[in-house]
Amino acid sequence: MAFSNADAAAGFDEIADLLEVRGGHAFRARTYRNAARVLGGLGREVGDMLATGEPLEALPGIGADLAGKIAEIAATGTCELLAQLRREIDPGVRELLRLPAVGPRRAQLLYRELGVKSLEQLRMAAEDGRVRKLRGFSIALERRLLQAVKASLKRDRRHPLATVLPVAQALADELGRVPGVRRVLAAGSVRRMRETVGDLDLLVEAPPGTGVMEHFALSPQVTEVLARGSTRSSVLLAGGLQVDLRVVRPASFGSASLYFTGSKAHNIALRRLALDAGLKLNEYGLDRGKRRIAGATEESVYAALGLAYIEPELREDRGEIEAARSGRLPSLVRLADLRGDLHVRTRGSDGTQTLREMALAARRHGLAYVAIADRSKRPGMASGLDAERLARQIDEIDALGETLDGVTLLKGVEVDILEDGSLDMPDAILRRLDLVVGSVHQGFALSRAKQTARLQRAMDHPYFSILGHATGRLIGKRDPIDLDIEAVIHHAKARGSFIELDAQPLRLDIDDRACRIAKQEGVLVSIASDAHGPHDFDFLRLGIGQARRGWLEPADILNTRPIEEVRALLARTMGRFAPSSKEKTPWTASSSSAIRTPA
DNA sequence: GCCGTTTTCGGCCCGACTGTTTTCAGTCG
Repeated sequence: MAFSNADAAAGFDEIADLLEVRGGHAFRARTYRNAARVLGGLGREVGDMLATGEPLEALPGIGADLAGKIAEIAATGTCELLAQLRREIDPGVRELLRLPAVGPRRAQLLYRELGVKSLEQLRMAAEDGRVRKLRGFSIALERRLLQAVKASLKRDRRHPLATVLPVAQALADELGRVPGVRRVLAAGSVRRMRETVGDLDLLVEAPPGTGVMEHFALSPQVTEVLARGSTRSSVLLAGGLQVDLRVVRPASFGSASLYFTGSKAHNIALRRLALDAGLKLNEYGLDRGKRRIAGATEESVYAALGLAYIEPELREDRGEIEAARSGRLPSLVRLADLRGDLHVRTRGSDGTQTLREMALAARRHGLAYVAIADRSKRPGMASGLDAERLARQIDEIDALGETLDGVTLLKGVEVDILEDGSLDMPDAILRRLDLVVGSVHQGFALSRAKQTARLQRAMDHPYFSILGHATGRLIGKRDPIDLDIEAVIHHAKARGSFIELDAQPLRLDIDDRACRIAKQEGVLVSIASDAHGPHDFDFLRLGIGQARRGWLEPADILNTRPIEEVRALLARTMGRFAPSSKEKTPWTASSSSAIRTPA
């Protein structure tokens, strides 16, 4: 049975929820919550640690007891404590905790007093007027819960980063025009470039009494004001996005930026560090006793805590604080470091522009080279290249001249990795290219072992440069394929292949965690726009965000390198062990059989 | 349940907002 960190993390999160609802175990619950977070953010599999006998107690927040429970979950899929809690409290009660204004206390009351253990039962109880009679409840709260139940049934909790960024920009611009406002910062997970965003957090620097709260609440996009105070307000936008606004004075802008940027885990770690040093950190500043020693800038707070400045994308309590203390923080890659893009499309498949137009669009985005990698055609697909059309495109690029008005074109293709790991394009044509991107576009449901082997076999192909969007996920729409990503990246290292970070807004594939594994393994990452049109090069910004979250530096990226170096690196992936005419590898046979000749 | 330059017990991040148990618990970020 496949066991992953996520399984143990999910178990611990459920234990924490149920302990909170049961009551009287606040700190114990927090321990499980913390352990779940540690497991979720770990750059390696605890299953491997168990297999090699490495002590799990070495992990932060994991002691002997939790180590035992992880082993128990790995072996049996659950643990005795969880089973016992599930017998005591219906697991459905957890649903209630997801509602705004419902925490452990209220969930417990609803469950114990009214027997409510699902959203549907809460709806009925609220409509019957039974909820308002509970201690600490009211008619107003009952009404609010009823609304929340109805809304939660049709609303996604998290929004893709790409859809929130423009909203954040528009709101920030609007608030920036309010008289008295000096600065607006989109903080929170948007600033940390998390792939999805729960709430949008805006921080405004303004003296008291500027009327910015009134302006905010009356903004045309706002459909509901959830809370409104003098320094803090929350509203709901038409699209269902919650926006929290905080107003602070200049002297506190740095500490408030830290607080509002998060992550929560990072903040807790910083505050703990402050406590250890006899200091107190909150959103107003860093204090020693009654004396303020830092707060106007984030740098001042970090410095006073003995830390180098930590970039927002790193603030997840995944080792960045230790790195900042010992001067080992990475110098993160920036958008301007990218010199090329190794995966763009044209009208040759499902793109909208010609070769020349895409090349020039790339140049306008400051890129010096661009690889054309149209999709190969598989049965039932309307557009896509077969061998014949790919051959024509190669001739076309040659005729156009590889260097076109200061931008170099590379010849590539994005082939399908078929279920047996073979590629759907004959070697005879692949060998004429500068690079081959191989990706999974069907067969998403294979087992973990089969998917892993499939991708590893694809990388064994003599013409295979870059593994495209490895997990195939579409954020919020399609789950990633079940995959041992560590094993795949390890194999890429052994084969000399590269891994793509496809920067399409819903892909962002590989994700930040896998980026970090690639860095540890020493596998270069290709940050690719997968552009279908001239404006899609803007997606690179999203890819850079994920790469930074994965601790990547310019040297960890394939396409930060000059064209000569990239050519040389790619050349090594092309025709690595091309078979002689006598010894046919299975791949020759397999890819031949996979060729779909046009009717 | 974890953890340790105030250590093996007694802490565990900190403050705003809401509603009402009118002095603070519950929730949230």
